[in-house]
Amino acid sequence: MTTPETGIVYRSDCPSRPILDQIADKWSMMVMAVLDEPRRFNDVKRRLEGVTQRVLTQTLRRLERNGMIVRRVLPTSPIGVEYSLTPLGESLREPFGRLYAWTVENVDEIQARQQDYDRRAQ
Amino acid sequence: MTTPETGIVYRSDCPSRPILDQIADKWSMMVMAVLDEPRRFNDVKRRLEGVTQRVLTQTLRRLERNGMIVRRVLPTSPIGVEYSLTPLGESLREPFGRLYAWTVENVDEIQARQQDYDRRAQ
DNA sequence: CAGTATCCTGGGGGATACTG
DNA sequence: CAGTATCCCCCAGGATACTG
Repeated sequence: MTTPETGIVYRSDCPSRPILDQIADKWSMMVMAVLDEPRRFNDVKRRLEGVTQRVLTQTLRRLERNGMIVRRVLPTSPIGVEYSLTPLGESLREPFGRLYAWTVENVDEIQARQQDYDRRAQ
Repeated sequence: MTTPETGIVYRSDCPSRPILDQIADKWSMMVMAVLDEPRRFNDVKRRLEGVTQRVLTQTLRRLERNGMIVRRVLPTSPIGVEYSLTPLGESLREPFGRLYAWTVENVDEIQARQQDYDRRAQ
């Protein structure tokens, strides 16, 4: 991304593009929100109603790969795994929180606009 | 979404879920960022290097449906179309800006973490 | 200029079953 | 408990061609 005198241009090779793609998705945001403290796999799963094991695992792996969370195997029997935010992940919670708060605040108006639009287009 | 005494739980019927799905995607964020002032279709397209007409049109329609932008047909020849943010869309730029700024600030560290992870997993 | 109209492909994500 | 392993389906999104 650059800002030439002609205005903002988003270049296709800007590394923020794939990052945004990996980070700004529904499940990642919810996982991050849920990890306000270290939690175990099934604990996270229970808090994200409707997520499947497979999708949750993928999401956790991706977040781990991007340095947002740490996976720690607990020496228990049966095995336990605990996920927690890294400082990097912690620093993302603030912008995520803003976006989520905005969504909650404006959900009603958005749904109203959607209905207007759909009514016009029939 | 609720916050019971046991902690945060994201219910599957929370209306913010589909909203986030529609709003927090790569192209929507870039379109919103580019619309710092009213711009015409091809102007937006030129600033989003790599986007196809089809995808841009879809993104613009969705943003319009959600009340984020307004589409205005200009009485020119040949026809011109101008897109601009609504107050609602304007209010979303701040949280988006935060998220984008975070991405830019942390892109290097994220890529480093990715390489670490990939090296470990080979 | 600002779009539709087709066609096509990858992969996100749900369902289900199995396991160290 | 915390995962893999399959199977499958849908559709976001790219490529390309055409148009009022």
